[in-house]
Amino acid sequence: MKSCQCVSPTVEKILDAAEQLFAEHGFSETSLRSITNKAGVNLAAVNYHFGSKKVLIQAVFSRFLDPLTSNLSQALAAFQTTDDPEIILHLLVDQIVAVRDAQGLANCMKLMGLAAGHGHLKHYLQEIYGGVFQAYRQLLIKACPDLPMADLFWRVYFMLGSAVFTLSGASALQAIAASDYGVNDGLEDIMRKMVPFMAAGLRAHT
Amino acid sequence: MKSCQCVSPTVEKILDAAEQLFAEHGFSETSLRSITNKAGVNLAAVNYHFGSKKVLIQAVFSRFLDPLTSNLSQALAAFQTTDDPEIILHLLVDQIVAVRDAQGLANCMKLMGLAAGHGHLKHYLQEIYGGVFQAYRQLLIKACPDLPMADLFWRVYFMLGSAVFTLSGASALQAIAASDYGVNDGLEDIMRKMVPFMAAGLRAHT
DNA sequence: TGTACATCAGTGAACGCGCGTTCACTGATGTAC
DNA sequence: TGTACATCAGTGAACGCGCGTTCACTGATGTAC
Repeated sequence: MKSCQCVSPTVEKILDAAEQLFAEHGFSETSLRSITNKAGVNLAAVNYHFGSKKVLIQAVFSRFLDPLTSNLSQALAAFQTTDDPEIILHLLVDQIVAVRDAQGLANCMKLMGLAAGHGHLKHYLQEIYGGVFQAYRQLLIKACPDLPMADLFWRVYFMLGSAVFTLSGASALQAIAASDYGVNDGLEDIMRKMVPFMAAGLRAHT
Repeated sequence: MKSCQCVSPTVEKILDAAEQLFAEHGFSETSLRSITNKAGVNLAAVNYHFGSKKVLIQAVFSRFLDPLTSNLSQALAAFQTTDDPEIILHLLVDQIVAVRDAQGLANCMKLMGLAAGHGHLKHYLQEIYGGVFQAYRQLLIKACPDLPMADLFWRVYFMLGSAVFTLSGASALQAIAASDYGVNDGLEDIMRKMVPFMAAGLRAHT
């Protein structure tokens, strides 16, 4: 994690510790005491800088999703329409792997999985980042002109589910894959393997 | 929920309330007080009948997964090998929709989604019900003789992710589907729509 | 048949603990005159 | 240049609260003799 100068080192240490501990144990199961302890800062610093635990959680997501969605929407603006879903999916993979190093990405994928099962947080993220997601979906719609909209709707969530579930549980699955099949796939490898799977699912008969 | 006579009505009331509240708010966010309040029983009854909150959570899963896995393994034993993944997937859907009524199923699917992000619980369920899951996967392996094992491994999790994510968030997604596309799919409809998507993904080029 | 005892589901009240949050305070840095 | 004041990051200790769990107890039912 590179410092960005515009925030205090304390804030950054808190975000680093929170990201890792939230990814490891979940939000409710991670106390502010464990976060400030790991970060080496005072307990009260969280409420001083963020105001509450809830806002800290949102800040952890913003640090990951702000640059990702910003880069993605730039890439979308420059994108030519295509009828090949694989190209569209690879575009997203490229943006995701570019935004963080491997370990940070693993944590953030875990957090996305947690957010999916968390009503308030899901709603908050949808409110802020929903527009980019919507624009991305437009690309998929154009690439699948023959698929009824309602079917595309469900299939987008089938794809999202594959991604969120597999990537958020990746560390456990990677260990099994390595011991049972001798393959040593990184997060990016797994994402690349998803692309033909998802694209074929999108093109399937209804 | 039909009574089964072999457990006290108090136990059943606790399980009913716990299942619904856990599905709605998660495990940590649901207190024993809210459960016993909803169930109309004494707070201490949970620890009297189950010993701890942790065991109560496991009991909620057992009530759903014991009959499901029992029926499923019977069905698997009587099953003829096929090379069509869709038939295998429909078999599982049939077993799932048969084991509970619609509302109970929605709660249980939500719980499966919660369990996926919960290390200890996932490990516990894997230990007890992993065998049936393994046997089911053998069917898929036989239906895809040309797919390398490592690819099949990942694709099984892609499919599992589609299912867990979509079904556990179904109530929110159904509302969107109804308002945006005028479709009114039940849980079973969604599962049936998953089948061609997943089967096509399984058959995709690597 | 009657009595004494054991078992068991369920209860009410309390316990101790860890939690998020608050608050008065410190010490360093910047600013006005 | 010197002094008084304001601002701000950070701190240490405490607060009140809700939590899972415990325990002594009750009342009903079953069993032995």
